[in-house]
Amino acid sequence: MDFDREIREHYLRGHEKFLRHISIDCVVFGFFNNELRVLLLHAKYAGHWALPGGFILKEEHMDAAANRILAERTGLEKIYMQQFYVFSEPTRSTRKVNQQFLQNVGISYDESWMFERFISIGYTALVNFSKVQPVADVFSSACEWFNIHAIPELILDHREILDKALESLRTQINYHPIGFNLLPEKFTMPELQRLYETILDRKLDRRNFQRKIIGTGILKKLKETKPGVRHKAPFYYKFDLKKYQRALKGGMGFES
Amino acid sequence: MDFDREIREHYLRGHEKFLRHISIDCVVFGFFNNELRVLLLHAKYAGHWALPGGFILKEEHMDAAANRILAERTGLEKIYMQQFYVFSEPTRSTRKVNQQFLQNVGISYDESWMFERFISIGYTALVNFSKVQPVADVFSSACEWFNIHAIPELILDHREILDKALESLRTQINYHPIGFNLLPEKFTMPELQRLYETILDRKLDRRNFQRKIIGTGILKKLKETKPGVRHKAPFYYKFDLKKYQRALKGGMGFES
DNA sequence: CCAAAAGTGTTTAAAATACACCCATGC
DNA sequence: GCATGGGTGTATTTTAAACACTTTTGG
Repeated sequence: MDFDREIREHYLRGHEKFLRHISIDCVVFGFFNNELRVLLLHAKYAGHWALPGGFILKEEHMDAAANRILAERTGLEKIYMQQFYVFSEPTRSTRKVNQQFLQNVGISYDESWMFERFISIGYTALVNFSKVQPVADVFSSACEWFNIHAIPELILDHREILDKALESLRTQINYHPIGFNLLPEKFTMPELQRLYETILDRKLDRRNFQRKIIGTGILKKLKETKPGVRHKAPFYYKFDLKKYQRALKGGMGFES
Repeated sequence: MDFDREIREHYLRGHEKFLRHISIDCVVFGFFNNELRVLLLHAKYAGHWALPGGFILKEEHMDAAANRILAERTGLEKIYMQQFYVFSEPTRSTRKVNQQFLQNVGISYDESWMFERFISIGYTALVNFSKVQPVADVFSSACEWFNIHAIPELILDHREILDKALESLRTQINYHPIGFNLLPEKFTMPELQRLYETILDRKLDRRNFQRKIIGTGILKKLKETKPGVRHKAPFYYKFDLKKYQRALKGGMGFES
């Protein structure tokens, strides 16, 4: 098969293109139907889900590598991404994952750079859910969104990476334009509140939340309301990006 | 010379022991005489100061590597260290630094792993100043403390790394036992306040600071006072480590 | 006795919290 | 017409900020 050839090539010659020992794993967050979700790939042969990941080209900036890796999975350019932690357990290894796989492709451990030790740089990515077209890579049979509260078993230490990413998202909420990157251009106040509640993992008071957010001046209220709801129609809002960024410099004051 | 042999060995065979393409740079903070200081090495031949750094052994955890690297520079074991950022500019390179040096040792670019591209993991370290014995390594002619406000020119992107470390220290002050690791076992309230003021880079009100810190319950006041001062003698305090750690979980509420 | 820095409390302003009723829409 | 969730304001508590005089010590 064609992808088998591509995979063999990657295992046998990848180290000519990429930096050895370093991988990138991405935790891609999206928000839809008032649920925070994460994009996962189903790793062939390994039989488990995994975070999308990849490697750094020899002359490429790490941030560029992260963007390139995700552009292929999501169809998006210029994704908002932040490195958040380096995972360096010497025992984290692609070996155990790929035993079956190895046999199929016919590569032995000492033939491939892929079975050397790797440290992995964790990146969080924030995307506009509705603009993403999930695409599996050659190592994967599927690419899907999962609710943050219903994550399946993951390979390697990917669960640990995901948990750390969530923790990082919580501390970033005061200093990074998380709402701007996760929500569509127009959104309602209750949607914004659900997003904050999901990330902070606690209920917020409607009235106090509204007052606080309005008080920061980061929103522009539109005349338009959300149609097709069977209750009072909520207004749409947009972000005032300049004021948002100004406000983030001083922190937004949401403690977890 | 003996160290020349050691250096040649490192350049020519280091990749057999260490992971290629990955280095660690440490920003070591100490506090003394009410000044926040950083430990720097004077790089031979390069003629500039540099952060202490090193590499990861092939089967070593990255945190262990960071600790090993600093143990050799400071004489301390179990140093409190945190990774804070990865620096990955493809143009950051040891090449330009070591031209002169190379000639002296007689190694050409393509002979050594040390001239390949490196990404560097930045670590902050917090140490008890008075317990450190600065020791230069084979690449360095000196190892000294510098006041954070009087940093000399540094090689490569080390100034950027240092600045980012300081920024990171500021955000960590609410969630990490920074005082505990930077101060000696016994310390006075004004010393603690200077530490906070230096890190946050702003003046704090004495009375409000004292009330806030006492209110967290993280301190034990001793009967003993600091001798030999030509004014009213301040009391010594110790940290109540259990309460300190409990308080840090919820954040200490010092905003920068 | 004087300079230098430490100890201590109260008042005021700002921010966070708690809480309840009316309104618009789809079914 | 009713169930669902959205919109809105006020009172209370908590937390942060501003501020000045007295005390101790070494020189």
